[in-house]
Amino acid sequence: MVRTVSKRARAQSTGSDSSIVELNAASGSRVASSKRATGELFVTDNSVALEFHIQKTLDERLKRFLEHQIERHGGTVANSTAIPPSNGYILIDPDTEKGERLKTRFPDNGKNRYVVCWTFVLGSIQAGRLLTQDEMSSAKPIFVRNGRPINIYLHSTLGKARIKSLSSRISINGGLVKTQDGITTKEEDAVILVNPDSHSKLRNELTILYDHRPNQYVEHYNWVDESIHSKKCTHTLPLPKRLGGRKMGSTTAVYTVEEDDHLVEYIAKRIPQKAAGGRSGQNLYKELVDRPEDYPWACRHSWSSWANRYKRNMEKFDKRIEKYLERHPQEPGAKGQYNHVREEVLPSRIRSRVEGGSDVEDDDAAASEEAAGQKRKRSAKRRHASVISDSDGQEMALVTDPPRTQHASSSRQNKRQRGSSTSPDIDLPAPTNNKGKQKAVDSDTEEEEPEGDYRDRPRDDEENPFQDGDLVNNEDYQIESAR
DNA sequence: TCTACTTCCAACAGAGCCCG
DNA sequence: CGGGCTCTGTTGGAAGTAGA
Repeated sequence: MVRTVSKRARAQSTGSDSSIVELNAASGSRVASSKRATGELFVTDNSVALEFHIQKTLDERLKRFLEHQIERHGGTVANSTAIPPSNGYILIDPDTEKGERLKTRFPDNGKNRYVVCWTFVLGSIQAGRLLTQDEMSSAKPIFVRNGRPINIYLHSTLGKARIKSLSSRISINGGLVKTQDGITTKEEDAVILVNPDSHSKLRNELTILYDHRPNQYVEHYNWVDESIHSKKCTHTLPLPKRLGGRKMGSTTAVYTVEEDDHLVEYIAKRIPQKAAGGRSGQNLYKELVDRPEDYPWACRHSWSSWANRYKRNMEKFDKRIEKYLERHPQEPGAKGQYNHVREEVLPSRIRSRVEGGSDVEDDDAAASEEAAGQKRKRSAKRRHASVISDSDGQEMALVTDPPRTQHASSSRQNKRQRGSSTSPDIDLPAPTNNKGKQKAVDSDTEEEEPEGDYRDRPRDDEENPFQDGDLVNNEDYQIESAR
């Protein structure tokens, strides 16, 4: 037979009341269905108030809160300075010496006095019935901060079933269950439990929202069981993100005139058309530093440094690149150029070709293609790729000016291998072989006036923490605040 | 002390790709 | 075909260093 605290308590106040015994020995479902009205919870069936004695050394605010809850639910609280009553509940904090002493000095007598963790009050209120001794056996004030209950908000994303099961575990371990979404006050100690499994971004969003409140945390609902299992309430702080900026102690590598000249040459050859995009991108510069054999002069700076060098001095570099290109014209799409291009500057001839139009310069058709929707462009590009792959050589020749994409790069190479005679507009200067390192400073760049800022240097390199939407109504809140 | 420069990081948008 | 994911380019910010 499962002996319950409530059964014994009622027995001591009502004598041999068989109906009480039956009620409390009932199965879980029967107990659940016997929820009592707010004012009747801590009252015997004979309308006699159950008596509580609260451990004197508990936090004053916690004591006031417990007193209020007990009285609100029909119980009475004995003078905490007096000796615990011979009948009733002694509420202790089992984690304190005083609690242990109370338990030893005034043990359960098996008849009319019961020593329980103070969370019994919260758990019973949450359950709507007096919890059994078994249910309270593992109860500990876990969800407590500075001796006071933590408000635990159960986000609606958890679902009703999970909210119900979490509520009981939270309350018998000292937490105050709340079911409003994110209505915390600035001062309260709070934890917001969410279900990120079904709302992947929610936790991050809420974490950011509560980031500036050091006493409020957003946690996965598993946090409840983890805390109960570890018997302590701790929070997982996000890993600190690394700050930007140069590493402490690292030296500055100042850019030289020669390095700027190399950069002008490199960009001019890789991306002669600025409109094609990519000069400010990362990959252009990653490729630069990843090829020390081709660009040994680039190894003194990181790719991001090169990118930033161009970015911060874009206007100046673009002018110098233009001048370089006047002396060293670059054929668009030539080998060695950057393999990415903005859609807007894709050669029109390609579009007309892949859309099934004439295979030669049909600017009107190309113009109409400009108006075509983005999806058509995408599928056109895919078909273009397939044309190339399926080609027997004839098709390849029809593609006169492929886009500088990774798909097209292979076609360019094939085209050159086959010779230029197959295409009417391939009659162009022989493609510049950009591969390999060129002289560091050529005549073009030498005639430029070094910019003034270049440095030609040698290279050496509490408002109310106990307010509770479920347990305490607004009136209670006012009472608590007024105290 | 101010400013320029170097280095690194993050966010965002657009485009391509993959898969149901 | 559409949604989701990934890649790329772009932009801006921050910290540290060094020279004026």
